[in-house]
Amino acid sequence: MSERAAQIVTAARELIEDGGADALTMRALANRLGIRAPSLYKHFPDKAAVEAQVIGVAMTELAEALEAAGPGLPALGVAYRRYALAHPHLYRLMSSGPLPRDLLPPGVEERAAMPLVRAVAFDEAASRAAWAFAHGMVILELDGRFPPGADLGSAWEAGMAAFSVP
Amino acid sequence: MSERAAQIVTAARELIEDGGADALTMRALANRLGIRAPSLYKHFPDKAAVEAQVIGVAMTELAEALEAAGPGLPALGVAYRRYALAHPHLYRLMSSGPLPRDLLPPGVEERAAMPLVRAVAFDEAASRAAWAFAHGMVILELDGRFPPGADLGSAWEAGMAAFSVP
DNA sequence: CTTGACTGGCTAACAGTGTTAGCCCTACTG
DNA sequence: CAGTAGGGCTAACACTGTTAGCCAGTCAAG
Repeated sequence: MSERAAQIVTAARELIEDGGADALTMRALANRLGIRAPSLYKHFPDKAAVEAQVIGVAMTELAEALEAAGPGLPALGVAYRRYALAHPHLYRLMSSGPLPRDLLPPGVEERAAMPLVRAVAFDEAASRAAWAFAHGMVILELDGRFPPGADLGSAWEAGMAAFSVP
Repeated sequence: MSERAAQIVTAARELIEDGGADALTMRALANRLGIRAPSLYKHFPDKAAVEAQVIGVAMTELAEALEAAGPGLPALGVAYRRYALAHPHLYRLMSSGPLPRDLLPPGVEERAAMPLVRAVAFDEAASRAAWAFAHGMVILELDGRFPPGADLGSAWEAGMAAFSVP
């Protein structure tokens, strides 16, 4: 990826982080770089390709955060939630809708999943269930679907306890 | 709500059900009713208001489906998943992003939640954890985030078993 | 040294989006 | 009979992603 392309991805990430996915428009993106929108197409075929790069970055970061977490399911849950809350728009972007797998860094999906898979001793069903729980908790929290003031810490504990017992 | 307004909501629902949320445009909606887009604004203040009505209908239907399910957490999970898979675009619409609570039929949110709350004996933390699990499983399945051919039945069982043990 | 290709910018434009302003006909009501 | 409200319409605006086509600079080959 060229120098300029990397700058574009960085700018796109910034736009998304402080304005949500809707704030990423080709004109706004170009503006941030001091150029015009059509020039972006010299570096990326379309907007989806730019978004895919941002998703790739976000997934890599999430993977790193999970790898850095202590062992054990609860620690993993905390790290997962922490990343999502620190980068809500980024998390939503990378976790919602179909994933452009062919445009992502190869293996990043598996890499992000590995810490959890190991934490449940390679039990596929358990790892998928735990992932669904964590994603559900996070996305419902980000979207404000829980009642205001709900004790989400307790809900996390309840889930972690449920999945930790063998 | 007037006769015409009800027709608009029905048409909007149909557009979403067979084309996704993106297929609901004011022009397409008007077209389906044989009128022009600006005329819709005689009945609804904006597109969000129409969507909110569709969400209200969907949430009511989901609540009914859950109330009709047999008692017990697993039956509830099956009913939840079945509704989501039968109406994927509708489910995504009602479960993603901020909820326009002030435009929804009053109490519909609580009504949809009640069967689950009762199934876990009014344990708030448990009900939220179970909800997060179910939503996570469904939305990840709808979005194709699980590996192709993954055994989701096992993952559901693993989750249901985890949450059923007291 | 010139010529050609490539890179990366630009303007103008198009189709599609939600939405507003303003007009007009019809029906019902005082 | 007058007037008002309901509900349609066209024209238009600002915004979106995207394409076509032009042009300046750089750099290597003949």
